[in-house]
Amino acid sequence: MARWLMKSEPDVFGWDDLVAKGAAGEEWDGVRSAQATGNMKKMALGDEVFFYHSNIGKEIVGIAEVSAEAHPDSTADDPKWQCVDIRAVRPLKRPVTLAECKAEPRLAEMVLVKNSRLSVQPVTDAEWTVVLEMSGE
DNA sequence: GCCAACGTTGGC
DNA sequence: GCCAACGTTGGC
Repeated sequence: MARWLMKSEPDVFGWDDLVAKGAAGEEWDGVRSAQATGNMKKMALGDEVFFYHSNIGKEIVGIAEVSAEAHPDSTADDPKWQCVDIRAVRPLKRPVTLAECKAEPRLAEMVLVKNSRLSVQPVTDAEWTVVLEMSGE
């Protein structure tokens, strides 16, 4: 199973909004980046996803999972833009901030640290474990 | 609010 | 197909 990280600005759609969607989850529409779209196309049902708040908070706040694999984005006029659906699984015991990730040598190669602009990115198993450890789990 | 970084676009 | 210009993202 693969692991990922997806970002959202919490004043637009945050962790609490995803939780409110329940088991049905939310279509992750609106992404118009070839790289981010490419990553979503690789996702499989049940893949785990870190949910990150950009701009406000700048921290990983929870774990979500892929509830539907890539399908055309219902808000796009071009079918090349695809997206997945995700649903909340559980919040992290304690959020892990971007500053903490940058300060952690084992996360030096993490995409979140190296390419802050990519909104849907892969997370290695090793990075996943380190972040969970930092969250106090 | 500023600006650096980076992906994308479009002219050649 | 290259690359300069442009727009956008997101940290600070």
